[in-house]
Amino acid sequence: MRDVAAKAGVTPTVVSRVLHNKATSIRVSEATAQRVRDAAKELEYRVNVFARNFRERQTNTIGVLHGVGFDRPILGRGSRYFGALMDGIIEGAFRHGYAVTLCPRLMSDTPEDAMSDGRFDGLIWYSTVPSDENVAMIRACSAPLVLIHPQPDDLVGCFPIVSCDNAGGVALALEHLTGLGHRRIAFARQGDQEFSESNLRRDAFESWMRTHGLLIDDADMLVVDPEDGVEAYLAAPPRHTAILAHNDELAAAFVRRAPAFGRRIPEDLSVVGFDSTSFCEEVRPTLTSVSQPLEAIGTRASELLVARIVGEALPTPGEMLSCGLDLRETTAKAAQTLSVR
Amino acid sequence: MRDVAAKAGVTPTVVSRVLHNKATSIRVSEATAQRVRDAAKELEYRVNVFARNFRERQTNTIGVLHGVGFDRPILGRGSRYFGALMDGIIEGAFRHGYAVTLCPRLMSDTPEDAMSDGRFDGLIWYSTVPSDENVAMIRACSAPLVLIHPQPDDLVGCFPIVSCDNAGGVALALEHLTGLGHRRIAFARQGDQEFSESNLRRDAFESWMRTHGLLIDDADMLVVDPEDGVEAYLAAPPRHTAILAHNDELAAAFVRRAPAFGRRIPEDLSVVGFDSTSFCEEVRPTLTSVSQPLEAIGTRASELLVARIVGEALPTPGEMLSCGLDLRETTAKAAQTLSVR
DNA sequence: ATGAAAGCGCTAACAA
DNA sequence: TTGTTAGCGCTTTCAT
Repeated sequence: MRDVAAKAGVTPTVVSRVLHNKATSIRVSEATAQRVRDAAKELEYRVNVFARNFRERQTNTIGVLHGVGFDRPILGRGSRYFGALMDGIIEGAFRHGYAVTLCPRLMSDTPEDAMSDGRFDGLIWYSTVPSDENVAMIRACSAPLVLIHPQPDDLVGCFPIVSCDNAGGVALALEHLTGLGHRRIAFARQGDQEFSESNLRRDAFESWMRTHGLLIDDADMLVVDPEDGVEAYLAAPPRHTAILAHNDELAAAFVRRAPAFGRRIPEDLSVVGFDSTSFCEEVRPTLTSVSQPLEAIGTRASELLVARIVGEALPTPGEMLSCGLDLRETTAKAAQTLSVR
Repeated sequence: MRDVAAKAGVTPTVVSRVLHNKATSIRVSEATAQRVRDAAKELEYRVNVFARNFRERQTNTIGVLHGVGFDRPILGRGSRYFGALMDGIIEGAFRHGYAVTLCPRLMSDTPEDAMSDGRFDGLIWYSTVPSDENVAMIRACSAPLVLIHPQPDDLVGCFPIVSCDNAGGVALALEHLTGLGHRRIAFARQGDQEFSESNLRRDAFESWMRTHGLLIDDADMLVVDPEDGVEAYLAAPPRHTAILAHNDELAAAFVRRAPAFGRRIPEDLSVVGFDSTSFCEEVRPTLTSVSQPLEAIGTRASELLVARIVGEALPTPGEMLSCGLDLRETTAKAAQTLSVR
């Protein structure tokens, strides 16, 4: 820039005004402006956006964090969960001219640094299982922050939170199954988390079943790992005609292993997953699943974040987007032998 | 930082040395250092990474560009092509402590700016179809740059290029098909590009078929759009027993539409796709396809880029990674009626 | 062992 | 209309 100024016989200030000032009045004579433009062109001058951002104390970039203690989310394999979310985040960010950055580990040496290191105008925190450590980090974050996924109660109201309506999704699945005549329905989840979306789904399941007078005992709440646990369940005498799993992977484990235990899907056992990632299409039979509006969630998160960044001191609403139910091939009418107890 | 210095009764220089200097000798007395650390802790001081990067003239960030004139690649729907590539890029970048940024449009007002705006230590250019405009931009780029996908000849040798061995992939597919007895094989592609990976595949197809004495006439080189074009081909009398498509989407179009025209897949017509994205699993029957090592390509691109960034003035090798062939359900023995002509 | 000074490239407030 | 000055937060000579 200095070179351009020298060549045009002006000061850097003028160059800045001519080349970058978007104000209506440039306050530079046309002749001078032209000289500057010519010089810039000749020297192939390019503004250093990084320096500009530094000076303006804004980076036009939002960071996507996924919490510590988890592997980096995978885009091209397995569930498309994170891919869909990212698409939404990117869509919303690009719409407002923000770039999106994915960070290694959590970037700098300590997570706290990462969240307030000046590289981002704002952050989207994506984590399904907020550990104490993560919650502490979230609390300590000084930059604008939007959370995706339901979060522990003590975070609600402090930050905008975007999530799907898990209870509504569970209800959709159960209405579908009971409509097919199922009465003996299990809920399957993996491991026990202190807090997570699984828990919300489990609670919603219990509550819905109870409300509808479908007897529940503890044995209906399965906690199984996708390998041995699922096989052990299938090896035992049938106790349910339908299973709602807390996510697609676990549902798929049932679908894939059932035939080996003489249980036909869906004739003997209906299975419903949760998330309806396109992974459901890769399972045979294809997996009926509760769908989350993942892209919409991502987009909304970006938009709320941008709103914060540009200073709208909005309230911090928890936004809940509705779920749907994608009917595929793993549900059918209940087998009569088990449907009445 | 100034505040910390004041509180500890030293200058910012000392603070910087105590908190951030990784040199073996800090050259600060332990007593002073401790005072600084205490002050920093009390004030909850966090280094501003952005400022540091500015000063050091390096951003620890690489940008991913996808060229102008195309829509932003999608991660969560359709083919997983870009998702897999991104996974590889991220993997390679994170391994060396670099963040990865996705940019809106091509970021700044003009593409040229984008590529030299100081925000990135280096760039990965991902584009399947380099238009003249894109080639010009690539040439003008002043930052370290690595290209993914085969590129026009005049770019070879100027930049590191990572791609798959398209000719090898075509050979794998054709060996498989001829091994099944197919002799009348078509190559299907979409539209005509001045330059693109499709062309390499087409050329490889022609050359392989000719070398192996399998008569070729122009009618074997289909140029069809995935809707009307495919239907028109299927509506006409059968001319081939197998089709190799330039990508999975087009292959899927044949598979999906064939039944409506009385052509069973694979009994009447074998179909092979290209890329073997997990999308192949969503087609019925599942799609046999040539696989690219997408993640490996992405990772390698990141690594070459990092090598450039840290200043290894390496030669600019074109790296070609081998393809594989994922056998699924869309290929079978050739129907006799057509196999001999 | 510590401090003073300079400067990365840019922009904005103010002065002329 | 143009120039001067100052400073974003940090690190790095170089001097003390």
